[in-house]
Amino acid sequence: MGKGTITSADVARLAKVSQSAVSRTFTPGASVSKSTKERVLAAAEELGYRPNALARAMISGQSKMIAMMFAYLENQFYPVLLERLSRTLQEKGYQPLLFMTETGNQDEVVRRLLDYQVQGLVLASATLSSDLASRCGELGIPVVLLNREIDDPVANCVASDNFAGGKLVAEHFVNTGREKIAYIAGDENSSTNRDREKGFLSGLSPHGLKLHARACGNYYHDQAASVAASMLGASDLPDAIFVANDYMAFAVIDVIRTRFGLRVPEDIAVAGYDDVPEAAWGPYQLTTVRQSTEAMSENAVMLLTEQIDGKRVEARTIRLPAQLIVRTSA
Amino acid sequence: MGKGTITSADVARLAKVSQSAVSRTFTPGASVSKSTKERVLAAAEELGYRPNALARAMISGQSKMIAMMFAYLENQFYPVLLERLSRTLQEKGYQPLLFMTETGNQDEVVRRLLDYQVQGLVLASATLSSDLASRCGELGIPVVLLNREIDDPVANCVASDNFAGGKLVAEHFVNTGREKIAYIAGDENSSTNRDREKGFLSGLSPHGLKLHARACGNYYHDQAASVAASMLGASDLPDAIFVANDYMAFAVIDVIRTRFGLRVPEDIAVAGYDDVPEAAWGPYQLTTVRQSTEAMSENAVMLLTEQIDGKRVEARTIRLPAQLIVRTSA
DNA sequence: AATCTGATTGCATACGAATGCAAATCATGT
DNA sequence: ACATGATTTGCATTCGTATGCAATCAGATT
Repeated sequence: MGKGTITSADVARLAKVSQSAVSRTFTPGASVSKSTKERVLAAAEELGYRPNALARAMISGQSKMIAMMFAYLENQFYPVLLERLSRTLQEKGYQPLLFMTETGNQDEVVRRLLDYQVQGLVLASATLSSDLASRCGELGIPVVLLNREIDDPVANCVASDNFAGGKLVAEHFVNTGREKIAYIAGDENSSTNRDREKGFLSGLSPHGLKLHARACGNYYHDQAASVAASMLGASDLPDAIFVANDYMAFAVIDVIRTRFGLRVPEDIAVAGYDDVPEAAWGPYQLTTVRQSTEAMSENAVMLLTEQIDGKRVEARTIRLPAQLIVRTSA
Repeated sequence: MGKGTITSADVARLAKVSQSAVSRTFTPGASVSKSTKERVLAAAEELGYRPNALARAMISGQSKMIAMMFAYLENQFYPVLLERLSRTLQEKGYQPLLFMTETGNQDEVVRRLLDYQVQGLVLASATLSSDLASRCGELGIPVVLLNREIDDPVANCVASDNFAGGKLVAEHFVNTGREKIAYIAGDENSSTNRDREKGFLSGLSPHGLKLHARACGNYYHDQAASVAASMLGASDLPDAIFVANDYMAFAVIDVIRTRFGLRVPEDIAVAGYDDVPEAAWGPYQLTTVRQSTEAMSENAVMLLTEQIDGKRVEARTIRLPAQLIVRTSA
């Protein structure tokens, strides 16, 4: 590297101790007397020495690196989650590596991730292929799926209680007198969409209600706009729409107002899911279901570290409570 | 690690060659005959071997890791930039490490970053302390400031031509007949704010115009909303506001409409800076200055790799062209 | 003072791959 | 068949740190 790489041997020489002593000084819980520790720390300070994390990782087998895999960051929920997750990892002494995937390059990404000897993997996009998780799990590296559930025995999952969340929305629609209720789905293969929809339907059925209309926006802003436009082009309009996430809900609201000149919530109520910061903004005031990114991150990291530290082998699924945030869009 | 760590020695044994041969097979440009290479690759495939990037980094001094430092991801420009930057780094064979900083922990973050032997550093938030960049530069690791300029001789910079961008906005306001023109600033210590404002003023002055009002929102959504409210509470209202970035501009538009019942652009024109995806959304239709995250990322990575590969030592500043995107908000 | 116990210390080795060097192999020309 | 040069190969060492082991030391006990 740079000309001046300071090694533990340099510090040892200056402090007149062995290299082992230096190493032990920087290894919590190792056997060093107070006096040598002080000498070493003084010498280290003087030379500006810090242990090389890579060498340390090699010998100890503890790279302290965790991979975070995301597919896209345009949906505002993911940046917020990413930020929280990174901070949580850092606080616990881990270093986050970021891997952005595309549908085509997932194999390549997994390979690279293994190259770097990461100690754990957080898969954080509802649309990521799930056998990817299995493969890593089988290779012995702890995996946690964030905001997604699968019943693979090797994968930990952390998600909000999407079923309960969907149900809350349904009940809110019913309680506020809506009757022609529609759903705009996210990716049909995702557990989030499946559970939110199931919960939603289960909240409608006790009142004898069924979906008045249904379409799929695949969790994309543009697709949501386009299917919403089709839905509103029909003769019999819904009076409420539950959209599978906030990001699409914004598109739906825009279409309702701009393309059809209708009012939210007077003509059509709209609810979303996630409670991204933008949901509280002026023109949207979106009623939605809050997922705490903080709780999700904390729990994900906890599951990982428990497995890394060998406290637990079997995978767990944690379902966090969902909270309905009522604003003016519904 | 996991029980089954496959090493180059294992592959060597199976392929009946030396460990060196295995290493050379995976080192582009090394001296290996075609036949041994094939044998090695076959053996590697059979065992599922991949070179340990950490060991490789240690001996070669090439960790192939680049640190990306961000302060916050709520301003939608940063996630987009982060995503592009990560992808560009990956494509060029580098692995991005993400460091989220807070004002308090920047020293700590720099230390950790050095621990991991990163080969370069991208500093990507206008509000990050600039001596941080200097310190890293002095330690011999290439640094590039993204979306920010300083005149430190060790730091590369990549930014859009903020001066030109600000000027474009001013000219657009003037050309559309605005006369009482206000500015809402971002962080006063940031180069982006300084240059955008200078450019803006330089676009006004030839027409005998000066700022009708000015306030500072520090690049925060909430602060922008609150200073906009004060500005609009005055008796003599502006008829156009240039807001230093889109993220704040959204807040300003919301305040104009919701709190004061005024129309955009009829009563007050609003322009932003960045062209984040949300700028194109229905209720905003924000006129703004586009910064190409793609061009910024490409150039940042280019500057870094040039220095890493030793092709260049002195730091450079790249200023990318700014493009005015006219929508309906101004 | 002699012995024992527990805490410190240094030595030597290991982690996994890259690389300078010299030996071995190959291809080529005579 | 032999000499020459060009490749290919393996050996041994290296990167910077952690750690088992044996040696040393300090302190307590009799």
